[in-house]
Amino acid sequence: MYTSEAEIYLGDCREVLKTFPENSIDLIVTSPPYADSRKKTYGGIHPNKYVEWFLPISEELLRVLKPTGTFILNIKEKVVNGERHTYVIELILEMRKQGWLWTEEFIWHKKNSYPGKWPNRFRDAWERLLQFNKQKKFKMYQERVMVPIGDWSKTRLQRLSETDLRRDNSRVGSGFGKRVANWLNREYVYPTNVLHMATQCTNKNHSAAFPDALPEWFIKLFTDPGDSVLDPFMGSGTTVLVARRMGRKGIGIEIKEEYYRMVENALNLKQPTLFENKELYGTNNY
Amino acid sequence: MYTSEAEIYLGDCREVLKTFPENSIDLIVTSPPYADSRKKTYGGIHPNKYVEWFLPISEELLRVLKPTGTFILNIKEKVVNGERHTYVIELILEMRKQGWLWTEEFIWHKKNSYPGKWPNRFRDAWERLLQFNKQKKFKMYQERVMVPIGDWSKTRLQRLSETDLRRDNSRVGSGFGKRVANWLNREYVYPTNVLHMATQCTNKNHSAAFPDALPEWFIKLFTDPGDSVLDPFMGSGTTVLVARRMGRKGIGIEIKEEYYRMVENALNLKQPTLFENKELYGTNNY
DNA sequence: GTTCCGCATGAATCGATAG
DNA sequence: ACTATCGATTCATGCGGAA
Repeated sequence: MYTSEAEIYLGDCREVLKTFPENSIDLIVTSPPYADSRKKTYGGIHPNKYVEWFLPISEELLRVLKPTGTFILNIKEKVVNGERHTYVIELILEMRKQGWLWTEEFIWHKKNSYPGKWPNRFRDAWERLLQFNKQKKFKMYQERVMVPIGDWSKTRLQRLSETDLRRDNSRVGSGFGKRVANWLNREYVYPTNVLHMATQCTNKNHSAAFPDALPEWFIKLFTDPGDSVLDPFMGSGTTVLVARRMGRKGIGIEIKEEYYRMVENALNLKQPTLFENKELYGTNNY
Repeated sequence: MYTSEAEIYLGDCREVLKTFPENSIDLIVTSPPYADSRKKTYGGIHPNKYVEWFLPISEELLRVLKPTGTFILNIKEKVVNGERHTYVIELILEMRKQGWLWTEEFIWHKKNSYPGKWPNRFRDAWERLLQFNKQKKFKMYQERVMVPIGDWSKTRLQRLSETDLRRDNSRVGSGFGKRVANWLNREYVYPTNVLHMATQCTNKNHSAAFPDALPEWFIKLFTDPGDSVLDPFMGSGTTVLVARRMGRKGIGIEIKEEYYRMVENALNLKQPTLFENKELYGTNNY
């Protein structure tokens, strides 16, 4: 058993991060303020200034992350003047110049997206979960996030024809063909890079509704118990609280005292016990 | 009733497009060859050369598209050296310099992506459907793609609560006004920008598995019967065939004779009759 | 303990009007 | 012409209390 800890800092992450030792964090999961939102907190970064504002932060994050660590950045571009703004894709290009590898882009499908109607677009029901790494080799425990077989297997896998079974790998290049028998009797399959999760609205007092399941999924996937999980834009503290509950060391930075106090309070209220940890994260559920 | 037509061209779209009049196409839906694939056809465009290769084509597409028209580009970046390559996001930036507006990015969630396993990534279950326009105002018929309302409405709307009837316009700033009573007799709602569609792999003899439902959805949404729908990388002809079936004029360009002949054959085999058109695209189904 | 059911709420965008 | 404010529009989910 590992001790569950949490460390939270009140201040601007641009300053606080500088006090952290290099190569000390295993996973960063964060959802920075989006352009032009949370105006009172971060001074309302204009979309045109967003990249410039974020780069010094990602530079520090690159420094504090372990070589085998992972950085998950939750972000989505605003509509400006009838167009999707380009600050997110520009940021990807600039972060690569800093040395980040853009390993993958997960999609967070928000099942309960915001309502609304406009003459020229539909409701926005997805956000980017950009995965960055320092090296091509990083820690990843895929089997921990396997999902029970769903409709997909019932329809396709169980009705495979002879030709499907004989089909060689080259057709799809996925290793499907020859090893298909391995899949048939499995209860669990690996997930895809599309995550279906609803936003969580209640008991958070924070505009950015990050569901617990989101950091939980990445913490399971990319860290071991005892590892360090950082959220430089802590907000209501979802990432930090989930990390501690899972027996990791949650580290959070928040600039707004109101949120900081809220998380401080939540951490004291819900002191995890060894019993609780064992119950929640025993066998088969890291 | 409109006559259903189709025009297909054998040749390199870089050349064929130049013979088209400007401002003549209502909708472009295409899935260009991905980087490094279909080597023999377009010479196997290297990811690093992809943008350079595509820009002259998008330039021509901009010319032939009507001001009120829409361009849907289905594309996804390859993994190169353990990283997602940046040619797609670079292409977006460059196309904006040409004058394109990057109006929206739809997500095509491929529900039945094949299983497979790699040491450091999961199965790729989504692709980008980039929407580009020439103007902020373009043709769009949202009501034609409405979907059945969720089950929640059945119970919810039977008896409206006090607040449902009362909450008209709520607080300024963070609040959101609504009027559930408006939905009393509503059976259909507007969709989101996430499209859930299974891939179509069989009976196409073509590597890009584009389901009929995909062009169908955009053709319904962005065109009227009789309008022109172009696919400069026709392949197995999905877009062209669907367009003709829906009473639009399908226009396709294909460089590879094998595919060209295949589509030519398919067009002759399935000559649509007025009866067939009426059956499939009569009331409530444009 | 389980299921059912009521209900508040969430990273929004456009167009018109006003300064 | 360019920016700021305001009204209008719109779903689906997880929670908590009740049965």
